[in-house]
Parts: sequence; structure tokens; C-alpha cells
Amino acid sequence: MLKIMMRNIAASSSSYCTSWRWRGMPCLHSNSTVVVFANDYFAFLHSQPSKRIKSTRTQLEQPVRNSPKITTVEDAFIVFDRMLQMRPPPSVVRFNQILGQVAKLKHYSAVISLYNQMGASGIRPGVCTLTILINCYCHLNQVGFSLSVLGKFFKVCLEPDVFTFNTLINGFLRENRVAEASGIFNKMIAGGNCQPNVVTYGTLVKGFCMKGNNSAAIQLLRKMEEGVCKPDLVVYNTIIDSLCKDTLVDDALNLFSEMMSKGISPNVITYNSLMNGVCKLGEWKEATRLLNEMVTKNIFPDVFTFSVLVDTLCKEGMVVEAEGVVEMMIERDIEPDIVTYTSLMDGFCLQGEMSRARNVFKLILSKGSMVNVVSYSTLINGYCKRKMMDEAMTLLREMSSKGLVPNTVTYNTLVDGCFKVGKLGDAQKLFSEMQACGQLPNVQTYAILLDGLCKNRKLSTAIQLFKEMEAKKLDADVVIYSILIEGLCIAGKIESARDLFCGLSSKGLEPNVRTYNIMINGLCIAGLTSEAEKFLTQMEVKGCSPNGCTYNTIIRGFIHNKQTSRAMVLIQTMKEKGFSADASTMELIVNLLSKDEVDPALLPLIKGSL
DNA sequence: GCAACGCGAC
Repeated sequence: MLKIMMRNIAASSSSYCTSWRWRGMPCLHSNSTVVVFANDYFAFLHSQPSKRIKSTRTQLEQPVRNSPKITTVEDAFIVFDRMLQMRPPPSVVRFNQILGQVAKLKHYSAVISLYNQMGASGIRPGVCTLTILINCYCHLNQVGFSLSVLGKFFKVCLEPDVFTFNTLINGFLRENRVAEASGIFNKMIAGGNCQPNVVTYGTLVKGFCMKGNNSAAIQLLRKMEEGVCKPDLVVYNTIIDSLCKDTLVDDALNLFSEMMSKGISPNVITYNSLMNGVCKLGEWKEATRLLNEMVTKNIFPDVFTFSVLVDTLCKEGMVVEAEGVVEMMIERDIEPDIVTYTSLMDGFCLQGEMSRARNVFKLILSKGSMVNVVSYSTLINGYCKRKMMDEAMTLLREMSSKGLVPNTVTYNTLVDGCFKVGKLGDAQKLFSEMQACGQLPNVQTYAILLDGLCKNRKLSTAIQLFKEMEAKKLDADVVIYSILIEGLCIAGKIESARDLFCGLSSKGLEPNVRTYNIMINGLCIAGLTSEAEKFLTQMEVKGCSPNGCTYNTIIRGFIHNKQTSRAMVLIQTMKEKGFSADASTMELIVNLLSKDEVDPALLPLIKGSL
């Protein structure tokens, strides 16, 4: 049914294929839903006015700004310096405008330094000045300094306003200091003269979402609906985005309809969040519907929307098509940004096409100051996955020479790469370097270290590290335990592995399909195939659906343990569930057949199954 | 007039 619908969409939009060349891509691929999705996506491109026309219109309609737009920090410093020398000096509002623009450029440290220049020249700050300053400290994750700015308010007899408090609440929430944030909120309510507004609520909603607490965010939304401060588009967008990130796309779509029924119209951000959600789930039909819907509402896809498309196509292995989207963006004057190019580069990396990835990277470098930590980390990851550790390490050193600070993700990638090529000493060195550079190891770092140690048969070191992790109060998740269970299985300690597995629920953790697969594999290697089969039943009962890997693992287990007929029965079940034998299972079966080890009565069954 | 909350990449 779904396929027929897809094909219909493709047919209805195929005319665009002939009029518009999708570089490197055949027009109709009957078996690829992504292509259909991409074809349909042509349709709205044609109905979309080009950006060039739009920008002419805005130029005519927009009144001339009375302050020059600052586009670089260098400009800001020059303008600021000139202003400081004027006698009498310009109003504080003029200074605030510059500070605000530099803050928008995310050069928070520059704002602080400009503010200090103001002070040195005897310019008195206003409420707005100090609020901008607080916001900068918050974005630099130094909310502590914000509190001293708050002290400054009282020193110069200024009263913080709702902007100031909202900024502070945001700062505390960014640093996970929920108690302090809600403390400010409660004081605002109790204080009387500075009541929370829709931004205050929006900030709190964002805080809940950041902690993964969608239900608390929705509860606050319901409270707003009952009160005088009604939720606005931003509040809805925040929750919709969070639900999408947690793959709760249906809930997000319900909230989306609810929002519209209340008369709040979505914008491009709403659609981008939803698009991202449905794309991550591979729901192309829904993605196509959303794209068409947004265009009919005169909401035009922007660089974010296109980047989501590029990323999705790349993750699906359709990097040529992704490249086509990038070319189309350029033709339509929607300038691809660092995220777009990094996604494309990652696409080539995923295909193992490192020289083409390198070409995208060269393009990024040629664009000037575009390159960032993520783009370096992405290329480093590409080399690490290809076991090209020399190239990866060269890039790490190159980053530092460009003034970019490698972060936890960069180091995690490299540490993992070292383990995968068996360079345990290098992995250790990088782990130390990372901490020496002030990059804190996270749960993922420990997962990489534990996995690397276990796979390189250093179980006791891994267990020692796990204890260190517990001491640091880093909450071990199911991924960490799965790695340890696998480590124990590799070391032949099946009893300990089973104990750890069974103890998961008492830690408030549920095994996932990967945990089950690891346990099943361990049991099969230990020759305990019947118990492995019991785990297969158990996972189904507990609502954790086995995947292709589960079946392949246990089937291989049966074959290795010379239980051919049980293997064949399970192959049948696997086939019924829509999974198939992978390469290594197939090899075993072919081997069996060639050795004439199969009961002739089973032959038709095998032939029917494969 | 200037400031606060919302979207994409490793």
C-alpha cells in the first residue's frame, strides 16, 4: 500500500524530473522510497519563489536602519573605539546596540571586553547593558559571574527587569542548576512588580526539555493555558522539537495540530523540527507531506530544512543525491552553511570515500572562517573508521594550530579509533591529553574505553575503570552494562555476565535489543543454546522485539553446536518475521550443505527458507 | 531605541 502511494507521488512529480536535472540521479527508481521523496521535493522547489526576488522586496519594504549592521567583531571594535572617543559620548543605547550585535554573533568574550572598555571610559551601563553582559556569561557557562553582575545593578542603583531575570534563569538552566532557576522564578511570582512573562515560561519549558523531561514541559504548557500568560509559538516549538528529538513524532504531530487549532500558526522552525523527526524515523511519506504542506502555507524551506534533507540522504547512503540538493541550494541562493557541508562530508565518510570527503573539507577551508570543531571531528571520525589513524592525528594537531579546541567528541572519536587498531597506548595517551586540556570525559568516553579494553582482552582494567566511573558518579547506562556483559562473555565468564544482565532491572535499567543479542551470543558461545532460546522468548514477552541480528546470532549458535534441525526451524521463523540470513550465517549454511551434513529431509526446508 | 526562550552536522 505504502509503496503504491509512493509510486503515485513519483509519477505525479516526474515531469519535474525532465525539466529539472537532478545531477547524477536517474529519474525513477522504483525500489527506493528516498528517491520518490526526493522527486516530490522537486515539486515544491518549483512553487517556491527564489530568494533573489524575495530579498529585493524586503529591501524596498524595510525602513533604513539607523545603526550600521555589525557583521564582524573587528568592525565592532573599530566602531566602539570611535564611539568612546566622541565628546560628548553617544547614548548608552548606541553602545548596547553594538554589544547586542556582537552577542548575536556569539562572540561573548568580545562583548565582555567591550563592556570593560566602556567602564574604563566612564560610560555608565544601563539595565540592558548589564543584561547583555549576564547573557554573555551564561553562554560562556560562567553563570557565577552573572551573579556578580547582579551585584553591580545594586551598586549603580539600577533595578533588574524581567529581561534580566529571564536571562539569569536561562543561565542557571544551561548549567543544570534547576533549583536556582526555579528560585528566581518563585521570587518573581512572589515579588509582584516583575511578573514572569511568556519568555520566562518558555525558558523553563526549554529547561525541562533539555533534561529530557517532556512531561514536565507539557505540564507547564497546560498551566500556561489555564493562566493569563498564554503559550506562544516558541513554547510550542520548543516542546515539538524536544518530542521529535526523542522520536516521539506522533506526540509532536498531535501537539502541532493542537497548536494550530488554538489559532497559532507554525513557522519554518516548527516544520524543520517535524521534518527532522520524521526523517530520522525514515518516514519519507510524512516528510514529503510536511514539505508540501509548508509550501502551500507559504512557509519556505531554509538552510536548516535543506540541511536536514542533506543529512538524511547522506545517512541513507544517497550521497550523490545529497550533493544534488547542495547544488540546488546554491542555484537558489540559499547558501549552504558549515552544517550543510559537514553533513555532506560525513556522507562521503560513511561511504568510505575519503578523498571526496577531503574535497568537501577543502571547500569548507576555502570559504574562510567557516570551519569549526564539528567539521574537523567529522573528518577525523571518517579517517578513524577507515583505520587511517595517521591522517586523523594530523587533523587533530592541525585543529590546534587553527585555534580550534578539540572537544570531548573529537577525543572520543580518536580514542575509539586507537582501540579499533589495537593501539592501546595511544588511546591511553589521548585520554590523558583530553583531560589535561580540560575536556571532561562523558558516559560515551567511558563506553569507548570499556569497549576498547574488553575487546582487547583487558577485562580487569575495564572493571577497574568501571569502578572509577562509579566513583565519579557518572551514571552507567544500559550501553555501559551491555559492554561489560559482552566483556565478561568474551572472557568466558558467562555466569558473571548472566548475573550482571539479571541485575539490570534492580538498577532501574531495561536491557535493549543489543543487550539481549550480546547475552544470547555469549550463551551460544558457551554452548548454552537452550538458554539462549529462552532469552529470545523472554525478550519478546517483555516487549523488546528481536531483530535480524538476534536471529542470526542464535541460528549461528545452533549450527556451531551441531543442532542443525533447530537452526533450520529458527531460519523459518526468522523468514516469517521479515528478516534474512546475513553473510556469515549464509556461509555456515553453505558450508553445511557442501559437507553433506544436512539431513536430506531438511533440504526442501532450507531451500524454501533462503 | 538596546537585552531574554525555539530548528540542522561529529
